Amino acid sequence: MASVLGKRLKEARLRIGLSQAQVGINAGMDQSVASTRINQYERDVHVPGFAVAEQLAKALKVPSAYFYAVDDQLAAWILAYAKIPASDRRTIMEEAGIAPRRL
Amino acid sequence: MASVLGKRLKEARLRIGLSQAQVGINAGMDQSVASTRINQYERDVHVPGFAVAEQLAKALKVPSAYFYAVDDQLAAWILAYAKIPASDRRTIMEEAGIAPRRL
DNA sequence: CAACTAAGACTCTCTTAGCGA
DNA sequence: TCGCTAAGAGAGTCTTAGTTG
Repeated sequence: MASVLGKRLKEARLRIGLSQAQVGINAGMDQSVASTRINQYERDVHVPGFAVAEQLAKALKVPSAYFYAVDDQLAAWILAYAKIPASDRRTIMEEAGIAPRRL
Repeated sequence: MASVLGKRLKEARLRIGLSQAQVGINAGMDQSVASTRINQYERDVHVPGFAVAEQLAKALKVPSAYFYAVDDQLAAWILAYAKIPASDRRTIMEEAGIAPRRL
């Protein structure tokens, strides 16, 4: 597999229930190229640059890092981040024994 | 900013304490190009493809998705994933009210 | 309408060959 | 040694123009 982005993009699109063209249009692409480009991304024919990936992430309501998670468990972990209230994240990380200050 | 990868790459490299050249070599690059390429990535002159990003992630012991986390809090969340024992992740997600099966 | 594909135009990365701290 | 840069060759994406289910 050239990249995981195609797989995650399709996952996220089907979850919301949009067509390939609609995702592209919602991400700001011209309707004349939207369908083709999303299809190329999902089938790993081409890989979008990060600026485009960010627009796709907004359109599909996932963090952009989700598209680059190779491990399915990590992908779910990243989705969890978006669903958990910000105030609870620190608590979870503290309970897990992670010091958030030291990156 | 063209991408966040440069920022995260430098963060992860300095944390481990390696030179730009060493990171490239550890990621499997020829020593004649390693220094130049890592420098170009860190300064956002160029952006590596995902296959290269995965090699960099291995060399720096972070999940590859870390390089694509725009939000600092999400970046820390992804690092936490790598530090938490696999058996504990499910517990944390269950406690947070996330159903891991439904992606 | 929705998913998909080939191929040329166009854009960007990777390598080479360097400079300066 | 380390960090950094310009520029051409080479590799990739994006657009156009379609086909198929």
